[in-house]
Amino acid sequence: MITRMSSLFLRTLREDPADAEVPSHKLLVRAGYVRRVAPGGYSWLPLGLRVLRRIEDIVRDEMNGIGAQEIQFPALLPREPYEATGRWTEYGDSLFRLKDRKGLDYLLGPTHEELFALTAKSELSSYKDYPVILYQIQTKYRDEARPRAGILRGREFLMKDSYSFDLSDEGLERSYQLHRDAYVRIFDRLGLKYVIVKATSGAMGGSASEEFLAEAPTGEDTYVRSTESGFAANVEAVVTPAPPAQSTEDKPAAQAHPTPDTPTIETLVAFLNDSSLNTKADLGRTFTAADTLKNVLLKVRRPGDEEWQLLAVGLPGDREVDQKRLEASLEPAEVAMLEEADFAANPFLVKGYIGPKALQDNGVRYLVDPRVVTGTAWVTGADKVDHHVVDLVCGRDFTPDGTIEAAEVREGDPSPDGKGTLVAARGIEIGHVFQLGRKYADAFELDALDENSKLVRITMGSYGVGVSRLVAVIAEQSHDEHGLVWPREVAPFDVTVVIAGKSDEQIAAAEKIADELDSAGVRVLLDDRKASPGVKFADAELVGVPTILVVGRGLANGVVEVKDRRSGEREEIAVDGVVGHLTALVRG
RNA sequence: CGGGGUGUGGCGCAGCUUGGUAGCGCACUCGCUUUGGGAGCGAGGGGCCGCAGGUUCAAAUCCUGUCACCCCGACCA
Repeated sequence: MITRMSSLFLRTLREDPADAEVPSHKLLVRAGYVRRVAPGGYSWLPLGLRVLRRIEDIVRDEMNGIGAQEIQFPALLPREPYEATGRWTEYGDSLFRLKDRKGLDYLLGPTHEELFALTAKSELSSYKDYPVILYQIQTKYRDEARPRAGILRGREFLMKDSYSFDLSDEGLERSYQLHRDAYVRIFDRLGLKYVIVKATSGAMGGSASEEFLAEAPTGEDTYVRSTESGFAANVEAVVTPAPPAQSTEDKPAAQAHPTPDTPTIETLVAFLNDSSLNTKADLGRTFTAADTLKNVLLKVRRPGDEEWQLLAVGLPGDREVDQKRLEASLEPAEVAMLEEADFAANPFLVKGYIGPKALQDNGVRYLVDPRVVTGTAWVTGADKVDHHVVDLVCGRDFTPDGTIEAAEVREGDPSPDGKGTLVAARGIEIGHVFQLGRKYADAFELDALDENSKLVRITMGSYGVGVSRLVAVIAEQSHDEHGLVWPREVAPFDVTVVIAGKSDEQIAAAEKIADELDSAGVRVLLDDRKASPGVKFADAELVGVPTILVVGRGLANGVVEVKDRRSGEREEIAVDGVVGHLTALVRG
């Protein structure tokens, strides 16, 4: 079927929509691929749906390729399975909940771990049934606090989610690797620039976890990568390389000094370096914030506990606490900063002058940044107003209870793999693979009988691809000032045929070429509208089909023009040979 | 949830300060001309100015309330 512009359900817009900020959002709306119908909800118009379906097909192809089997659950789900795993409450406000006419609770699925686990339980019972991988391509619902950027972050979106079921940890490892490899093939076929970063496994539990992030300056996720190696990681997952331990023998003795009005690192450093003020002891050295040890007081609460516990985190004074890293390190416990009331209840905590001594004397758990190793000397609080200790040596004068990844990661920090330094970059999450382990299998008692007739608890993996998001991500990575530029693998059509004139000969020639291309299996969009050539050229470029064939004034000389959308290069081709030329081009 | 902003034909906007019954561009319809880079001229169709109160002879405009949406952040993956 030749698609004709004259009857295609398409209206392009000359101006950007007022609510769009990012390029993909502007272009997908302008080029008539999608239309907004609600906050975070978009309808797919014919062009957009074609691209979406092509991406789906690629995902499906690669999933089937690793032996995964497609099924489909309802999006509308009963409460009970989610109650069993605790996610009915844990998922919080992001869960779309609703009631039926009888008042029973339902939800719109945000992910389907529960249903997959239950289905495996009801259908499979022998070790001979395993391993198995199931997947679906389903509309997901999440009541995002703030949907944004068009279809990049909606409240309704299309996701491929698959789940592996294995009898052993080794099996899970294999299933994980299969998915990881399949994802690499999917994203390569889509022509994306992306990185695979180590991720924290988050609230879902489990161990190994990696995210696929498409590189995009408009991305919401910040990650770091090494300037010299392939290392890339989510900021939350960066492990700080610890410097080698030093001798504690050759360090000067710790000394307390009066340091009036120095409750902050900034005031402290200024005071230490201002010899005119340092009446008691001119230390004859210059200090930086990195020489100070800042002790941040927090309270943590383990799930199920009523009581909060004090926790002190010691880190170099030139670094701030990164809330996300801190929380990821303490997961699943809750964390909060200390309030005035907490300080009042613990008088040994002298705000602005807290040191390791008081913490450890009073049994406060004390974790330090990995840079605080044995033999390093610090300026830190002396647990007395207006006093600090200089040359307090780790391993000699205090011994932390352990280390914690809580300090901010900065550009220029050494890469954890020892090669190069870190730089920050932005990305959009397009895929996530992780080993769930037995959390869901435990919740539903998902077991199989092994060769010895013994019950084995199944272990699961969960793997997601944001299918609808990929449409926007590709647009985000592949466009120019004229419009979209689709990679051939996902383009809504192979060729746009533009009739750049109105003569009967031109029309007839274009129709004939379109017809022959169609017969050859090339997907043709024929611009047969009675619009001016300028309008047609502009729309052809906006819509972004990879090859544009112009039938126009050259026809008198027996040639037509083939233009490559991405490079802008044009070449004249004899009319007789153009079908063969394009067919070869399209088949690559 | 905190901060900022906006609601006026399908889309993008002006008008609001200083009340007088709605306008511009794009798109759409018709006619004539035009046809290789978003054509020209002419004639049209389409808007209870987010909603509800209030002030006034008169409200898109002033006052009060309310709702919605967008952007930044927090949250979420």
